[in-house]
Amino acid sequence: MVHVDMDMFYAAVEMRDDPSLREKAMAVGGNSMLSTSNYIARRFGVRAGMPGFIAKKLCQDLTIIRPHFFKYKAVSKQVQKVFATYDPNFSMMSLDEGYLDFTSHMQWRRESEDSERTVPVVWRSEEMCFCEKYCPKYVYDENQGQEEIPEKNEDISSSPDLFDEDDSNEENIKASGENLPDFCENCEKRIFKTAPFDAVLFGLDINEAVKEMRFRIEQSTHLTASAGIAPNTLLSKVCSDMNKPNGQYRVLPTREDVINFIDELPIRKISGIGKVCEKMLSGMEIKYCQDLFKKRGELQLISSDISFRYYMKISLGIGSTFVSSHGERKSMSVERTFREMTDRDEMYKKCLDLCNELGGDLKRHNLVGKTITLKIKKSDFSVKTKAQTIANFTDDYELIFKTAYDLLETEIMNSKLLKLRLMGVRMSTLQESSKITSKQNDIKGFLTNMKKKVAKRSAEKPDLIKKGLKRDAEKRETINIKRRASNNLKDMFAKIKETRKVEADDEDDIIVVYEKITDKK
Amino acid sequence: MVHVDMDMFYAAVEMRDDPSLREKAMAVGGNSMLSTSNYIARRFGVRAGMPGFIAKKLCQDLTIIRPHFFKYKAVSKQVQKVFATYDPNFSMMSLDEGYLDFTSHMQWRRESEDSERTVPVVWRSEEMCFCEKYCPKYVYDENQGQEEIPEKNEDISSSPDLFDEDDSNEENIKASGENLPDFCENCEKRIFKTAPFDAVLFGLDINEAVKEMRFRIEQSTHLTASAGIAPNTLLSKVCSDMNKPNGQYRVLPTREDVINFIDELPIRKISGIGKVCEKMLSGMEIKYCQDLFKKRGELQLISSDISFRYYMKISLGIGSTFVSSHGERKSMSVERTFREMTDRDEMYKKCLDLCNELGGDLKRHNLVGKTITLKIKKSDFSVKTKAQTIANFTDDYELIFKTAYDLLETEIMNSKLLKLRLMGVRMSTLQESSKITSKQNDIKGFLTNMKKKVAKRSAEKPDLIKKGLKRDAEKRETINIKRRASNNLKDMFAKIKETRKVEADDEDDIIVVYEKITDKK
DNA sequence: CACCAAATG
DNA sequence: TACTCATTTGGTG
DNA sequence: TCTCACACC
DNA sequence: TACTGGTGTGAGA
Ligand SMILES: Nc1ncnc2c1ncn2[C@H]1C[C@H](O)[C@@H](COP(=O)(O)OP(=O)(O)OP(=O)(O)O)O1
Ligand SMILES: Nc1ncnc2c1ncn2[C@H]1C[C@H](O)[C@@H](COP(=O)(O)OP(=O)(O)OP(=O)(O)O)O1
Ligand SMILES: [Mg+2]
Ligand SMILES: [Mg+2]
Ligand SMILES: [Mg+2]
Ligand SMILES: [Mg+2]
Repeated sequence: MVHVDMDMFYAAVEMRDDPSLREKAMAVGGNSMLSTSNYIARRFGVRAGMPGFIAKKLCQDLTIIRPHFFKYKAVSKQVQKVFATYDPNFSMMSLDEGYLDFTSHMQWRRESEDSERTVPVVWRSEEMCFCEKYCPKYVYDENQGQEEIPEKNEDISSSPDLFDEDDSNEENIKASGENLPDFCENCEKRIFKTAPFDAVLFGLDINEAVKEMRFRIEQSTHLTASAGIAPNTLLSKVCSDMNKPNGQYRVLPTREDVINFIDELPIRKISGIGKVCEKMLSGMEIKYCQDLFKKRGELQLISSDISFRYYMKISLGIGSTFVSSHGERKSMSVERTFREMTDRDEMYKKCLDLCNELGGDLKRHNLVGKTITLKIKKSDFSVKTKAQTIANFTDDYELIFKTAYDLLETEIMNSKLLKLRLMGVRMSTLQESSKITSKQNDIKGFLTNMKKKVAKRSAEKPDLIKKGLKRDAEKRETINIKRRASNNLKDMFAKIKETRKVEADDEDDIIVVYEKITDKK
Repeated sequence: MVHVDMDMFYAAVEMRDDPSLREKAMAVGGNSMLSTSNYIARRFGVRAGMPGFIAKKLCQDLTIIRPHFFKYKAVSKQVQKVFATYDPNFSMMSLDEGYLDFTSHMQWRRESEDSERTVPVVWRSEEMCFCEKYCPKYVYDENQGQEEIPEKNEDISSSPDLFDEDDSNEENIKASGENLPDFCENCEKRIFKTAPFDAVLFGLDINEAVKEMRFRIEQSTHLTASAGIAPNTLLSKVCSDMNKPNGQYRVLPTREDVINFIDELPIRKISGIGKVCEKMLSGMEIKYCQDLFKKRGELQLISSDISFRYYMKISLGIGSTFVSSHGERKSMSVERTFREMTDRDEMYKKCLDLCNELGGDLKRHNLVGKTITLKIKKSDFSVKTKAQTIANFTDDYELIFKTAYDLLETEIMNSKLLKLRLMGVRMSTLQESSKITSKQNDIKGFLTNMKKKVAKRSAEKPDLIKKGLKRDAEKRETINIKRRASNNLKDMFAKIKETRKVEADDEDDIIVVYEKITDKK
């Protein structure tokens, strides 16, 4: 199982597209909130989820760039194209990361020709030598990496250490057939040790395969990715972070290696263990994954069944061994933060806008839904959601608003003076809109239309066959006798033990049962 | 515990108010459906819940009277007035029946004077003598029994056997101080053997007390009631039917008597065991209450926990020993049957009418609710309900209709040609309307009003104290650590056994747990 | 919570 | 010709 | 079903 | 000045 995650994704894209940013501390987002930062900024403590103005206190020279989502989506598609060549069933977890199952690729790879593992070089990191002496056939194909990015791309960008020491590829050295120096005596940059010099040959094992994939990604996007290779998703996710940026890490599929890796791993590294959970667990002396197993008694006591299983799986390094393709989407939402709002009508207007947006999104995705959730965040940052499931699937903003309005209304009326900082509307219980026949979803039209139509009562008398006085005899006979008799087999078997016991002492002592049953209403 | 139930209630009222009905087979209801019948009609098999036109086949001479609910309600209030003098906490189960706890009354009764157990005679059944010879002081007080019935009452009616042989009251004979004949030699009717002749003296025991109460009811309403006296509600309910009409029955509060009574009692007599349940149980050889206990093994196997307890209580004659005062109402509904309906708009109109009715009912009862249920019965008598819980409590018919409309719409759209015979609307999740502040429940008004108001954004900047860069440190610190740690004690104790076991073999064999946990996603 | 079947008066 | 109406409860998903 | 808190990107 | 927006999930009622 391989997990791939782009390095400082948004930031990397912005740095790629604006070379002046590359040597600066920078972050992507706004003055209020940052989505990510580059590694220079991270040294100052600037992180995703941090307000920009606070980040600037930590890092005076921080440059903040507004995000360009269309670019990230485009890059993501390029990345996915590469993913697909290694595992057509890859599963994207977000724009910048995904899981791949390399097993079938590795089978193919074992039988592959060198040429099939040779990737042409169409773009070179600035750290690599491409003096004519060592790289006579350098070609830059402008279209190759850019076909899906709908914007000018004026330059090339850096990739720090694609071929660092640990990963140095013996196959390539062999393939080169020459004993070249590591660095160019001219430009002092690293020399490609492959032959032909306009391509890189990768080896047979999975490390090589993953390096090859990452190289392809870099060739295509001019951005670097890191990867984790492990026996399951849980571990590979952690691994992809181990050698960030632009690195990879492998946990071998042996119990030895898994245990060594997991035992000392801080629980917080595991995806799903967040701040709160970490704190709770640290309160019971659990800091590393092995602690989860050591304390399994206490854990089982205080945890739900699901959580306990989850903890145990972590402590044993167990995770999914297959990529579960993302099911259908379960919800779609829009929310917005704004300056403090107290005016009711302004709120309703905002609500309407959100419903409008949401309705558009739904239509665009050919989805309809039944459950509308209104979300509000008060000025004190407290959050409330109020949901309502309506009878009919819809993507119509008027219908959505009809419901959201009611929800908002009750919120407004339940508090003296409502001070809002955010409002959101979500649609869930989704279905593809294709099948739905929502005809007339319009009350007002009906109500005015009513008076005319109702008058003309078409007193048609269709095929009313006399069935006379059946009912009790006929109908109730065929009624399903469900009540007070559970068909549930599970229940049945659960009860058998208890029952047998009761059956044993049959009917000798009424009093016992009399009191056992008692009056519990 | 005493259960009192008026005899053939609606029918008795109608017979009282129209003497010509008294010797006829009659029923109350319509050609489509009867609510009850008198005892003459019952001899022909005419029962409540039977269509009138079928009843007429069984009984050619059946007279069907339309019901007069206001009368029944008025009579019920009179009855309740009597009830209250024996148990102020009496609990009405319907217009014509209720439970009373006589314990405190019996305490009082033990110390009471004869005069306190003497009920003046203001109305006399036709079967009693009121010749001047034996009843010189007869007075008919027109107002006494009628104060709450808002309709002319032109006559007096019959009460078959209030003083039949078994119940004949020795106290009265003693109190009379004379040796009177049983019947009047003049009119041949039974003579009141009390002195003074315009009152009846009742004895000290509970049978007498209940007779007294029933006599008071008859004096007040000119209608007779039957009663059951038993150690609990379950039994007294059955008892009140044993000597119907105008009789009473007692099960003594001894285990002997209870067991004798219950053992041979057909289960169907128990309130709660209906047709279907009877059939199901008869399928496993259960016909009498004692069978429930004999077959408790099988019963536990196939029944839910609740049902099983219920059965066991029946088999042992256990019931509530106190009158639980009716909690608040849980739902309110309107439904109507009509000639087959296929026109959509007509359906919507019907729906609107029902919502209107329901809204009125709610307001009249000062109730608001959140859950609207649409009920439809198709021409094939199949029933569907569709419910929706809205965000705001309401009693407004427009708001109710807004929801009911949607529900109806989906039903209409989900079937090619909907043929309806009934529609109903129900409101549940009720609350007293006093507290609710439902101000502006009006979308249309808002929408038109919107454009003006939204423009003027009042950009007030209130007391925004700088709190700077807290959040993660301050806020999240005080978060409740609920997730993945269940506080539920039941859960905890349930798990302790299992846990201890796991704890015992501590951490010697990872594999066992490894496989025990496995991959169950 | 939504839905249905059963039960009662 | 024609098979009610109001309300609660339990079971299931 | 509704609501909340938590988690991740 | 200023603390996101989109999505999923587990628990509890
Ligand atoms: N808290 C957040 N709010 C909004 N967007 C975020 C947030 N965290 C991450 N993102 C966006 C921006 C990131 O570039 C992108 C991918 O996230 P992620 O892979 O976790 O970090 P990253 O790619 O920026 O750095 P890294 O090199 O650590 O992977 O998702
Ligand atoms: N199936 C029904 N549908 C509508 N109304 C009913 C139905 N059953 C009973 N009622 C009404 C009419 C009854 O007079 C009243 C009281 O019911 P109930 O006490 O069971 O019968 P009853 O009082 O008519 O005769 P009884 O003498 O057996 O008590 O409730
Ligand atoms: Mg990343
Ligand atoms: Mg990522
Ligand atoms: Mg009755
Ligand atoms: Mg009754």
